[in-house]
Amino acid sequence: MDHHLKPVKTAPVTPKTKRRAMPAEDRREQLIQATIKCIATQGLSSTTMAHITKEAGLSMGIVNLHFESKEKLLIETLRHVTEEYLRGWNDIISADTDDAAATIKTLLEFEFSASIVCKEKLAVWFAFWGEAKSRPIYQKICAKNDKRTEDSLVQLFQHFIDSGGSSWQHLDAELLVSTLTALVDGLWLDLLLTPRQMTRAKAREICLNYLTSVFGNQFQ
Amino acid sequence: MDHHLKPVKTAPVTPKTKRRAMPAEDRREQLIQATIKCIATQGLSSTTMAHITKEAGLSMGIVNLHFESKEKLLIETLRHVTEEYLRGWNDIISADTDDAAATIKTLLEFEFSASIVCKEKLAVWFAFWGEAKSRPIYQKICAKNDKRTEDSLVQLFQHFIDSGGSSWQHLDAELLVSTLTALVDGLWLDLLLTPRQMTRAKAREICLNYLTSVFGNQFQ
Amino acid sequence: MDHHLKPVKTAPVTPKTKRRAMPAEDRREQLIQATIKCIATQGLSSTTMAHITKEAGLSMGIVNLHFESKEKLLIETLRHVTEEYLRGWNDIISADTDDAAATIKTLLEFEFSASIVCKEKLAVWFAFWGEAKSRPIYQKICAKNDKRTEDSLVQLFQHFIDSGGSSWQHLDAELLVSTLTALVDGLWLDLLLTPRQMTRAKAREICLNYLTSVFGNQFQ
Amino acid sequence: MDHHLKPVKTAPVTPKTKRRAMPAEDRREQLIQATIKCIATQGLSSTTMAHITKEAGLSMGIVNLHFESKEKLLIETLRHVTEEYLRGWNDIISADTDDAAATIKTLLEFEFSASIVCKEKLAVWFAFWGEAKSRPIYQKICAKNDKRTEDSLVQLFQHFIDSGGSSWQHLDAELLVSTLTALVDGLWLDLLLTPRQMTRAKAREICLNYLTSVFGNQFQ
DNA sequence: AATGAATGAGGGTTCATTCAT
DNA sequence: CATGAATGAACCCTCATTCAT
Repeated sequence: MDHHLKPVKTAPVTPKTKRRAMPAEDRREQLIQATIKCIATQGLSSTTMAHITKEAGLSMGIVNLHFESKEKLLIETLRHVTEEYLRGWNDIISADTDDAAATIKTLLEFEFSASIVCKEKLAVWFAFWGEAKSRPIYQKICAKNDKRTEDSLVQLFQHFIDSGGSSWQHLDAELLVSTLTALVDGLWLDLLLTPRQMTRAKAREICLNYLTSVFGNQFQ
Repeated sequence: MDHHLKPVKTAPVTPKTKRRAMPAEDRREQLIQATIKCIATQGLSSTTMAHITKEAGLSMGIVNLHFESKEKLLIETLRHVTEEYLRGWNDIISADTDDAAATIKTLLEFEFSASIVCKEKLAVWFAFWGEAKSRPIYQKICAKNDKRTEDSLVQLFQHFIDSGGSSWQHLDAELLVSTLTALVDGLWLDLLLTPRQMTRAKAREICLNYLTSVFGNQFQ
Repeated sequence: MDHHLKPVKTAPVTPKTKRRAMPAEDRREQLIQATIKCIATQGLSSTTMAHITKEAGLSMGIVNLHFESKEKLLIETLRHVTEEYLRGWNDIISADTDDAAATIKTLLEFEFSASIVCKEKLAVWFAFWGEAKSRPIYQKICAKNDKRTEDSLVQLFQHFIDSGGSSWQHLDAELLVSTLTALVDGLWLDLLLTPRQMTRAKAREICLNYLTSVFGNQFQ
Repeated sequence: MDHHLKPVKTAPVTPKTKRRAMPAEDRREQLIQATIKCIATQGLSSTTMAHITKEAGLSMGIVNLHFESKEKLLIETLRHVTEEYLRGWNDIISADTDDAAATIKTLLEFEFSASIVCKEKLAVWFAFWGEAKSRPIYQKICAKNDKRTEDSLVQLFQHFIDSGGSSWQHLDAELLVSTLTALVDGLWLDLLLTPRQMTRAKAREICLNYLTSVFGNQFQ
């Protein structure tokens, strides 16, 4: 169940060489990418095995061969997107720096970067969120994700508050993080539902503006 | 209009249950409520006609009698929830008062009131949002709703800013509203996905806290 | 293309019977034959997908796999019977001979041959004729057929008339053909409706008798 | 089960007077007329109870009240058309005359009269013939009809032959009648399927032309 | 490992029939 | 008698899954 990032195959590829490092893993990746594309294009409920395999340029039976069932493929797709997000996040958090403000800004850049909030990924997020209420497994995958990012973000803000002297000591890091997290989620929703009115740049600006209203010009 | 070839039905029908005619509008309402419950319980994609009609205690054919198709029932259900929300909102906005701050506070109360963010309604919102990307009709119903509320909220905030003298004149009402709207949406998502960690009271507090960080203690 | 909301199918499928892949064209032929049999046995309006596939010894989904819809299968069935008829007719017409009388006699043999007016084919013809009035596509398929056969038959009779010297010059080939064609159709109807009283041999005799009343003993 | 001809009601009629001679019989007639219209307009297989009752301007339940079932209504409709035809036929046959030729001509007039071969009646005939093979009851009603007319027609022709002296004694009245009957049926089919090319006048001409080829100018 | 024709349970929809009004 | 809202069996069609090739 290793999900390290690999060169993505989107076109039908038919390698003829016998010794392939991880052909099975490549197929899985290929199918997950096709699934993401289908969900983004036609919605979760209209995404069929036939669509997915056609998009991947493969045969119908391949999914059950590599994922056992459609349900498992969907779960792996959600997990894939989730872990990709988490990995990017962790790369930023774990970067060795003492400048909390800079890290926070970098995180915001990341949250609204093209690779994360591209319409395909967004569509996947919301498709699964829409079903999460009635599918505990989806909820679990998303929640675990949230929990981890939120915890590290609280630490980060606490560092920042502590570094600011007495002026911010009255601030509640957890409250701030809850607010910022909700704000980001809400902006993602806007990016998905009304892409004409909400852009990634504007979303970032709104977040920075919020931080400014709390911390002053530290984030400009 | 339909010219598909249909077999002659000769089988006798012997319903065993009692039937009682009801005003069409009542039946529609009854079916919409059953639909909401089903979506909340099992998710949009698992909601079948059989489930809905069983939930309503009626027979399978009734939906097509009153809504023509499942798709139309779903649309009407979304519209129902949307309009119920909009009606509550308008009642508050159009209440005759000069106290913009009070109106804003009332709106926040409303946004997180039990009747609006009960888990059933939330599930419906997000279920449809998850499909909105690939179903223009859903997007349209939701977008129309957003546009109207946002416009009146901007006016409201502008009034409030203007009433506050020079201290807030630098504030951008539209930016504020975009932020607050996104915040509310994000908090709704939290209420749906992690009801254990996010409560309606906490959500309201987060919003007020945000307003406080912008306007100071005007909303406490 | 289809955007109806569909529930996720999670139920496992465990087919109990053996399956054997066949060339698509063979399957189509097999299904068309089953359709003909069903129409003959139970009538067009009682012919269901379940009946057809059971008759063919196949599963329900196979029709939509090979014909897209029931309607298309029915159309192809009509076309099949029609073209089979037309092919036989053309074989006779295009056979290299100058003896128009012999060709006409051969055509009559053909019109009432067992392979054409077997009760199954007749049932198919009349089943579709009965629906033709309200289904332009059926009418079109039948009409095209009629037009072609009628034209070549007129030519044939004209040759025959011309070859007979002055005695038949007053005859109207088109009128003759209209008469003969209607006669054949009417006899087919008798063969279908009252097979006890009308036989293929008798039908042929009636036609020859008609030709005799026009041309004298040329056809005996 | 009296089927005497009555003033036909085609528009929704709501009599307010209490004492009606045969209101039930009127309703039956009204429904049968609506059924004929529906079959002619949309074909037998697309004719639903809802269509019929709407066409009649009555309520859905009325058919089962007066005919017990749809099937019975269809049978009565076929019987109605059949008996109307038979009645017209008998009126001609039983008219007191010794001029067989004149009677035969009158019968041909009748066979292609507007009231008999109007497209609505034709559609009904062929609709039922198309189903006759698999519905013995339809076949029975049609066959009974045929039998009766055929017998009296044979007698008629026999009279005519006998009246002609020795020149026609070699003619077989039964064969003639079989031919003429089939011819008429075939022409009806043409009138139904290709009304553009076949007219009532032309059909009559074809029949007369046939009789001429047998009997010479006796029918001109 | 890969294919895709075949399967069949389950979906939405239709419509003859019923029965409370 | 008459109505038409309600019923539910049976229809056609979809699509996740299987397995002979």
